[in-house]
Amino acid sequence: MDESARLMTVLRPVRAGNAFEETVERLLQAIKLGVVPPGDKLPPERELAVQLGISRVTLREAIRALSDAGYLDVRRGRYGGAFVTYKPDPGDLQQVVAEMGTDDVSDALTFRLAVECGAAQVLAASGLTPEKEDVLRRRLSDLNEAPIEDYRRLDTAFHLSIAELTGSTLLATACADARSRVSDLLNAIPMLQVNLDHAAVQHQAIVDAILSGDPDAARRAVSEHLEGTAALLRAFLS
Amino acid sequence: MDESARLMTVLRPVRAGNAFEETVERLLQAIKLGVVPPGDKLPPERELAVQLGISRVTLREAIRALSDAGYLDVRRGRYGGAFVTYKPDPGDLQQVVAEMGTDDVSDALTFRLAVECGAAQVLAASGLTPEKEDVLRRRLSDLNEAPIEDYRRLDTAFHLSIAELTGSTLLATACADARSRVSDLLNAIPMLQVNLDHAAVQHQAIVDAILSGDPDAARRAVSEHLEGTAALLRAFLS
DNA sequence: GCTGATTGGGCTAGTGTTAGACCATTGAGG
DNA sequence: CCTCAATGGTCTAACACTAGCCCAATCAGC
Repeated sequence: MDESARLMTVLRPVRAGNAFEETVERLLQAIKLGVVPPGDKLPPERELAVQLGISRVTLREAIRALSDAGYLDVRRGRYGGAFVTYKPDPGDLQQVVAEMGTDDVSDALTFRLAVECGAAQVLAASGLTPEKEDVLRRRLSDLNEAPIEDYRRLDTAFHLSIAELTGSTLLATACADARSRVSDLLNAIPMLQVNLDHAAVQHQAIVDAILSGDPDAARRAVSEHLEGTAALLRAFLS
Repeated sequence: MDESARLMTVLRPVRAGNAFEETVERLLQAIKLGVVPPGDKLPPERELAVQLGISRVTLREAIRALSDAGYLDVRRGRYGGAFVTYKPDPGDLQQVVAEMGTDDVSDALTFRLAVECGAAQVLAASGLTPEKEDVLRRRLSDLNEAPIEDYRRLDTAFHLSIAELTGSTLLATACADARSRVSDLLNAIPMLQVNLDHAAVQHQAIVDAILSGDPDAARRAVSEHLEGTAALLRAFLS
């Protein structure tokens, strides 16, 4: 609020933890976002270590931790690898909120609202190529035809593709970060048919607004979609 | 664009460099954003090292590098410290763009547009307390009364306060990051009185939209303000 | 002038991290 | 069955980083 708040914002810790902890977080993000779907395996250790810019030793410690925690099943030999065994667990909403801390929940919801609305607005204003329009429509139809067990993953894919289509890596990263911060919360919301139908209508409105090149409508459509979820969750923050 | 793009987004390097490099970047951000204004000094090394979560040795290496590069003047003894000597240097726009890389420039501009519009929208929709309204108005009048040499710094302060007032640390951090990525570009734009007058009108429009609680108007006002700058810069990206 | 608190400057021992080599296991294909 | 390529498992030497300590310089206040 005051001047000194900005000092704390900028002069915050340079690193969120040691290399091991940060690697665990990153792998967990890939798993929870469904970037590597259940049943698939992570890239080979040597390759992944290079991509993540860390040593194989540190990567293996992280994989070991996730394996112990039940997120991965590691198999040796050719055609082996670290297979994703994680299936989203509904869990108890109030408990998830308690574990995250109410301030962090509120922070994450606000952040997500801002970056996803921003992404949709930018994309709508950008003038999409026919190829990009196809990608967007395809992601929506994939989601609408999804079996229940794939719904969260394809919902994530749909939302993230909006940011990706802007062509901004920074924006795509921010949206992925925002989504992963709320993923445990979203998993705790029961998937009732009424809610899914409602979401489908809102998703369609988002796509329509973007395709018609209307930034205000896109912003409003995303805002309404996310606020519905947020309102439900915020009820637990008293 | 396709599925594998998301893999690259999430499985990117865990760390942007070694502790030394990341520390230099962070201090440079504090300096360029004017969080520590020219003439002021950084917090004492021992304190700063704790805030940044690094050892004093590493911090001192970073300070030494910035001192050698002319950003800081380090003085020993009581009432000593690392004093900021940096004064924004207009520089040559085309050269700055060349050093950053056109893709990164475009990425940064898109990112900034999205997060600042998102922040303004969220703030407008949030229902400000009288205290927050005062902060916003105060930042605007500070900026309008600023001597030329303080203009960039107070402009930054005004823009960042919008994100800070949302109460989301994540969002404030994202906006600070976005701003610092474009600061060298902004410095390369000459400060003509016509431009300053135009900016003042736009700033007023942003504040009015936020205070009247109109998210669409806030989004539009910020978008128009930033697109003016971006359009000028994008002309160099052919 | 002295003095003492505050600050940057520098050293060392211990821990975290990396790079690279080598070993062990698996299973498809000959 | 054997082979071999791909993959995880392990070790070691070198480097990066940290925590903690003590030294050196500066200057307001006595």
